[in-house]
Amino acid sequence: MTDDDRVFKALADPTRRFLLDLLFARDGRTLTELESGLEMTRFGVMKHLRLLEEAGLVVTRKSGREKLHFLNPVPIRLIHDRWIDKYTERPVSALAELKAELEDES
Amino acid sequence: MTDDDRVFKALADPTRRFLLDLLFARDGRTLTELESGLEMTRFGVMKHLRLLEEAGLVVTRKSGREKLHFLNPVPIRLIHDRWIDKYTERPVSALAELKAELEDES
DNA sequence: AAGATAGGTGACCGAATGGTCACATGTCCA
DNA sequence: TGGACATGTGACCATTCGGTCACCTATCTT
Repeated sequence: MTDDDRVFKALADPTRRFLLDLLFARDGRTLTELESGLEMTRFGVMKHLRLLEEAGLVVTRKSGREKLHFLNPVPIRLIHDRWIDKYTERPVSALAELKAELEDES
Repeated sequence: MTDDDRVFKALADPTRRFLLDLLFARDGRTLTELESGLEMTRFGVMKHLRLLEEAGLVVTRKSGREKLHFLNPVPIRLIHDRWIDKYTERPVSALAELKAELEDES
C-alpha cells in the first residue's frame, strides 16, 4: 500500500470525512468526544481514526489516558497539486467558487 | 449517494487515479487508447471511466464511433477548499512543496 | 453489403471494507 | 486500593468493490 493510496482510501468514507470536518472546526479532540457526534459505536470510530492517522491526515498526541487528535492538511494540498496545474490554478479556482455559490442558492 | 461521495469513491482506486494522470498529461483520449496503457481488460477500464465520469472528474464527448475523455479539475479544487483555510493556505502550500522536494531527493 | 473497429450491458466471483462485540490494558480519583 | 473512565485488540459478518466474460449495438471502410 503506497502513501497516497492510504490517503485516498481514508478519504473514501463519509464518516472519516465528517471526522476531518469536526477536526477542521476544532482540533485536539479525544476519541470519546468525536464518538459522541456520531451514530456509531466507539469501536467503529476508532477504526476510522486509525485509518486517518495511518494516512497522515490526522496526527495524535497522548495526554494521560486521553489521546488528542489534530488535522493535518498537507496530504490534501498534495492531492490538489497532482492534477491542478500551477498556471491554470486561477481560472479553476474561480469555477470552483462559482459552483459553490450556485449550490448555496439552490 | 451524494455528489462528493462519488468524487472521493472515484479517487479511491489507483487505476482510476492513473487514468486521471494520463488525462492530465494529455486530454481527449479514447477508451481504446487509455486501455492500451493498462494491464486490464477493456471492460475493467470502462467501468473505471464510468465512475470517473459519474463523479464529474472526467467529461466526455462523442465523435463518430469514438468517445473522447477530458479531465475536469473542478471537483479536485473543491476537496482542497473543504479542509484548507484560505488564510493558512500559503504555509500549507510551502510545507507541501518541501515534502515533495524531500521525496524527490530520496 | 460485409468485415473490422469502437464502445456498451448484465451477470458473476473473489477480495476488501464498514461495523459490532467480547474482552483487555492503562490512567485517574475518592 | 478499587472502581470508574479512556483507549485498545482480534474475531466475526454483511455489504461493497474490482475485474472478467459472453454477448450486443453502432460506426467506419472497402
